[in-house]
Amino acid sequence: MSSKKVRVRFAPSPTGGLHLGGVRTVLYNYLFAKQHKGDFILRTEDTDQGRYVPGAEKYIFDCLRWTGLEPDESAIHGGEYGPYRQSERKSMYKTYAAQLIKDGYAYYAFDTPEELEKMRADFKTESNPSPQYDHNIRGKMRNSLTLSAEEVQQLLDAGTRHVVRIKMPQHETVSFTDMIRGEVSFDTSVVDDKVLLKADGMPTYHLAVVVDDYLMKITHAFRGEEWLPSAPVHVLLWKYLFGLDNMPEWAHLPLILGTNGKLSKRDGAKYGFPVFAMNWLDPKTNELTEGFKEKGFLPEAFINMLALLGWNDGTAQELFTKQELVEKFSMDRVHSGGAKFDYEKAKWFNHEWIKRLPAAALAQQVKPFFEAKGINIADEKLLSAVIDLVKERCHLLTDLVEQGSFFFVMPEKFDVDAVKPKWNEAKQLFFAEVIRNFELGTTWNATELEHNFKEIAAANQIKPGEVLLPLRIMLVGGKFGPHVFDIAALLGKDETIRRIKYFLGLL
RNA sequence: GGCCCGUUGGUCAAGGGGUUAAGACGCAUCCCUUUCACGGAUGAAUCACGAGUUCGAUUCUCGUACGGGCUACCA
Repeated sequence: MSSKKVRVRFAPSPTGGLHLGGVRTVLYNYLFAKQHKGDFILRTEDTDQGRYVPGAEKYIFDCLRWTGLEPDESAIHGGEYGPYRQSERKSMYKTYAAQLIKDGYAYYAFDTPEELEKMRADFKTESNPSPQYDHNIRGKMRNSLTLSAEEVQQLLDAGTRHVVRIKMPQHETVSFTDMIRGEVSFDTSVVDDKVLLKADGMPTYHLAVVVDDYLMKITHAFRGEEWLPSAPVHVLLWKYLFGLDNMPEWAHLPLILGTNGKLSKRDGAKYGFPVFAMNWLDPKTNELTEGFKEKGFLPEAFINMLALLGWNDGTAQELFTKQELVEKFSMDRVHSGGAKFDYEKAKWFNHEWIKRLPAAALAQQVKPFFEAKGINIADEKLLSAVIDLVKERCHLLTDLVEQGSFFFVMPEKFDVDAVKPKWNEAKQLFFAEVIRNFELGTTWNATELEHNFKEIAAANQIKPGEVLLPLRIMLVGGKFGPHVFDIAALLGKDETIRRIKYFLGLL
């Protein structure tokens, strides 16, 4: 390891919503960078023009802003190593591809998609269901290895569509040390001749990742485990182009799993939990996929939960602030096995964070949820008081709305059926007296209210238990909520009396 | 099929030659609470299998099984 400044990157392709696993990769990058006083770069991998989705890049930045994992350098943050979109770096890759060809490490291939399809069909056997363009096959295809130099030149001059492929050596062992898995090795004979430069002149991921990591002086490269099989291609490219000494250290992160395999959007839809960080509206299909943010998660809880999905600090601690994570995170405590996502546990993290965050901070985040329900919050102090009263029973920010909306508006409906069967004249009289007493009351606090209420009950020979639930339903509409006299206290004299009267009229 | 990675309760996981194999989520029961929760207590539940090394393997080695990933001019 050198003493070079730590530089890491997250390199998403702007094709859709930002997945849980993606955010975790961002998080590990970010934590590692900040811990080492390094830079966190966001590079947009938009080399596939067919899959480009307008708005997706902005959406990714929005997600990072929400989670608080802002890049130091990116297409919108700027930086010395730009441009940060691969589409804007197109010309750079060609040079390196040419160098590889010149050195005999790569070659031109003129095979059309149809010819490739035919090759796969022709060579497909039961023991080899997916034939690869490799050392066995390349001699039978139309490329600069099988064609004469003149023919190749003619095709090139004629502007024939072609790609550049890496020429994988035979019988070499490529190995590298993964920060999480230790030494990993591959036999190059079983790796295919991956396309490096596509017919449209754009690089594939394989070329781009190596060239850009080099040019952007990346020191540590983290990505999902699904990239492990193509790692030998990248290692070889490093060796051919820039030297293994300059290669970043790799860490292939374990996958986040759903019920069967990699966690997918489908898992979320099936079991009713989000998979994306924020709501994603696909501009092509107009399909909306719900995000953690809109579901009612706090960013603090979201990243805390994600950090622990595959990593722990070796103690029993589970709740970490971002700052604590920056201090304590370490790659060698990251698991190598995949982790199944548990939505219940995710909600628990959010619950804990709702409890520990001050009401004022929660108020800011929960306001939009109230507004979405048509409840405008004029009095923020009241909102904070409400939050303090109900937050311990809330797992999601939306629970805060359910638990707290009756402080701002009349309940939409009252559970009359819970009261009616046991209702009688005595209770009617009792509440009439309660109203008179409350109207006269000078001090309006929970203790006083409870005291008076119970005195009146005793005087009327009614057990408090028989009238407590009715009172609750009068105030909140149903059988839920904090202590009923705390509610009355916060609701205020006029509103409390108004609701009792209103409910009495319903019976 | 081939290659690669992985495997401690239902889930997240600590531990890494000798332990009663932590803890958390979830679940169950009880306590608290004249609602619902919170909180507290208790409980059920785990080292995939087979060899080897060893006085002794959950821990080390090798196999097997199982799971997952990759196998595009997608990332």
